[in-house]
Amino acid sequence: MALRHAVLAALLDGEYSGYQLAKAFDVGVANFWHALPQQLYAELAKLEKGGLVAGRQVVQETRPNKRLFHVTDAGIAELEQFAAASAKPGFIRDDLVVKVQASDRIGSGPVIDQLDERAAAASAKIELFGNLLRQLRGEMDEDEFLLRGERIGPYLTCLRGLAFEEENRDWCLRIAALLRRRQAVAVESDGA
Amino acid sequence: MALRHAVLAALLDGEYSGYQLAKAFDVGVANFWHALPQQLYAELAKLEKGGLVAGRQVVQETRPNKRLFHVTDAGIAELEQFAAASAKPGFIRDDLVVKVQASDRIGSGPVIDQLDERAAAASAKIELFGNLLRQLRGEMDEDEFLLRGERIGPYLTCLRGLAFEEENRDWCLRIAALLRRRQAVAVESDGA
DNA sequence: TCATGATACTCATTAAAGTGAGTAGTCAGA
DNA sequence: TCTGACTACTCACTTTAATGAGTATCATGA
Repeated sequence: MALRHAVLAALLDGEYSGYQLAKAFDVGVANFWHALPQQLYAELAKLEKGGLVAGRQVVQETRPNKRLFHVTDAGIAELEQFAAASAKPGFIRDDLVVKVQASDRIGSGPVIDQLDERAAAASAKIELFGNLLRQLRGEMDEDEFLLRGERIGPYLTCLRGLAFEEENRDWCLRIAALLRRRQAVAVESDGA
Repeated sequence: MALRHAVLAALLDGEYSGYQLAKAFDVGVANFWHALPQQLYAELAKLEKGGLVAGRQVVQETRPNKRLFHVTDAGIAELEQFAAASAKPGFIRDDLVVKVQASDRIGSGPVIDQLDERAAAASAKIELFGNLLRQLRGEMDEDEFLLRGERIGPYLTCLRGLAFEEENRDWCLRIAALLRRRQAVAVESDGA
């Protein structure tokens, strides 16, 4: 029961339609989880059935009607319970890391390419998170906002996402450079 | 098809029985994935059926017999193909982050406790990874090992794991301290 | 001697995540 | 006017991951 709580936590920010939620989860701006629209619609339906969220129909003239959801008291209670239960440690689970693990027994060329790509993607996300953080804290400086701001949850998870992506970028760049140097060294030794 | 490749990559280090593999995956020393024994046995069976790994029976006197597995040429080819295919970006997917996202709408007490616990767990893992790295590079210094070592895959993924856990620890400590300060501030305002 | 824990697995099942395809109206630009 | 993109969803399905409960032998220590 994981996506379930991620959806509840995301909905704490206000009212969202499935579609809006889907966009946030898709980009991963909801930097603490990722899911496709279909999964979110399914999860919202389950949550509504369980009374943890409630939706209201919004009739739109020019666009299809939509349903906006918010968390109910029962939903809050569920989150409290979830927060109190002990969490198992999270881990990385990234294809790219698996590829690096294998990189010295298979051709490292494709792995290097992907490390470059990933570094670029991480950089893009770093910028995105930077903007989002600035937007969330508004006029305040960070310390002030963190201490007195009223809704800091998304800010804190965004900080985590930012640090993760920075780490990601640095590691990718370092490993890519290293694998290239090793290719060069291997060629030298071959030639010698 | 994820665990599949993680198992293949882990087996590149030598021969392992399902049980040995399970221990590595369990502690997460195979820092790039996590799985329970049953999953690994199931995966090994599938891989063997597909000819990607091969096992040989080892008869033991004092313990139950075991089967040691190694990656076949077909397995290497599979990994090559996997490495060449583009990887989707990995993300965090951690319950604790979800809890932090919700932490200012629910009681922050339990979340703070878990941040402390997690920070301690991260510290333990940092030490573990540090030892493992020292062991992997042996007498060499890091630069030398990375450039000329023959099997650096596990070292590289371990570096990633180390950085991840350091980040993890720092974030947990920072957020825990912050949430405590906010509790104090809230009490002050209440009293005023 | 009796419980605990390590080695070494298996079987059955559920829960969770992810994929593919499709509907239907609106709007902006070529 | 036709194409493609955006809003807003739904249905059906497959694949992966995770859980729970066993089996059996041997070694260690209280």
